[in-house]
Amino acid sequence: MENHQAIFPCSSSSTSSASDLSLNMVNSHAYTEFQAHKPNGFLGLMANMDAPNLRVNDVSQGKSFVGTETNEVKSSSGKKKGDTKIRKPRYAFQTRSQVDILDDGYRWRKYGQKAVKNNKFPRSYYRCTHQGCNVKKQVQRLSKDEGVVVTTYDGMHSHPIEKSTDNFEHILSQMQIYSAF
DNA sequence: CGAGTTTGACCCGCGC
DNA sequence: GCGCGGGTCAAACTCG
Repeated sequence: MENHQAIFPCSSSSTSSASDLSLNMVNSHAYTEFQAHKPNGFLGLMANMDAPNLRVNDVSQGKSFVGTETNEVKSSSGKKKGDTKIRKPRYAFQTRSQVDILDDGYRWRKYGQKAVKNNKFPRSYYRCTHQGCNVKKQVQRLSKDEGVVVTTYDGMHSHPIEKSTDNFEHILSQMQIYSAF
């Protein structure tokens, strides 16, 4: 195992309590790095994001667009069409980790898995099981560096973390220590 | 038995 | 219009 630590280069504020954390990010044994503009690699994922510079603070402010999800397209077979397309906010970050599943304190249910092009690893699709919470995430391992897991969050949680987060809070305190650098 | 996973089918958008 | 790739559904299955 390599790094049992999480490093957030740009987190200066927005470290409050665990249940108030709007981004779910930490894994117990993960080295997390936010990549705003990599010269190569998974730019495709990052291209989904509005902000050219992805930072922790951006994410924490992301709560403001939770309301845009009212236009969630969903029907039993096929999507609604015609209505204004509203793209939900998506945030992706890399995590160096042995495990794909980052235990961020929320409960996720897997609803799909697809093989992706140019990647020998499949992409997994998860949905938050909280009632009324439509947050989704995609987890994908980089084929060029299989130690790196890319997690893409789709939407923001509007409810507190569901699990008991003893371990999580411990990690969070670690984060705060590291973010002091 | 309930909650979560697996997996093939289906749908849709987009490029050619 | 067609094919491809990405995203989602849902029935069957597994596990605690």
